[in-house]
Amino acid sequence: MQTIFLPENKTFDIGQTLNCGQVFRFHKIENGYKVYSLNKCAEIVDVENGCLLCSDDCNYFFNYLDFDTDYEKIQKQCNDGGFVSSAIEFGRGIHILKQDITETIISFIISQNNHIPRIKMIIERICQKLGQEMNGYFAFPTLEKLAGAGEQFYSEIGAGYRAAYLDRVSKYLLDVDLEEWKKLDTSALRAKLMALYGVGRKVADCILLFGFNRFDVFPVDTWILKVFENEYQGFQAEALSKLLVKKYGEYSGFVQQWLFFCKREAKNVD
DNA sequence: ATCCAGGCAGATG
DNA sequence: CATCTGCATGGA
Repeated sequence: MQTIFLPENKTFDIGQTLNCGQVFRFHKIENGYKVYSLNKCAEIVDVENGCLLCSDDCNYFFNYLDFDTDYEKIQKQCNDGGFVSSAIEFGRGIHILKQDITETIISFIISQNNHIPRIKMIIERICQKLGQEMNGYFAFPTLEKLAGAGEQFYSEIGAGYRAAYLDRVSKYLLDVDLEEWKKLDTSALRAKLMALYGVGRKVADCILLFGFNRFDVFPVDTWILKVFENEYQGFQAEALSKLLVKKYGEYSGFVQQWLFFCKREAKNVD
């Protein structure tokens, strides 16, 4: 077990980063959070003048938590003196995580038309039943395990109508070279993702943003629709997403996260 | 109890 | 092209 001290940083807050809807495998502990990614886990605990990162693989989580990006610069570029600025002020500590692509694809297929607590529960059951047992938790399963489980398995753990999606996509991904997909531009990559059974525009955009770290995407869900229901009345999710990408360009993903967090946090206190 | 949740596929105008 | 409907499950 290693420990790294991360000095206080106005543009990083572990609670905000985990609660802005981009990740599902984490839980609160005293003074911080425990977070899981693939077959690794870490504790991030607030201390005086910063926080401690404790893990068997600190390098992995240092990268995962995206400490190399200059968020202060991004936030400055995005200030509009209006509601985006307010959202930035509220969610100043959000980092966009560098998550595993397969884990992101599976997680966001489960996310559709679902409540966040239930999404977490379904993913946790998948890990418990198919993932390797680690020291005190279960790893996210390998693609081979996911593909071998069968539709019936996904039904039994409560995935509902998404069971067929999970079965078919996990089998399909066995023959996909994600390293090749990484080379594609955003719209070509979105087309690849939307060709997956159960992946539409919104889920594809989440995978692009959270898995492939493409920031020229603006996932529009029910919360974002609420944010813009007055400004852009009557827009469908996909049309609104395209409009917002035009407006916010290469910063779309960041703006989306600040607005989502702000809107959702106003109602929910986790 | 009814509505809804980080929507999507398939069918129908 | 746009709009409509069914979908599994459980929390609010």
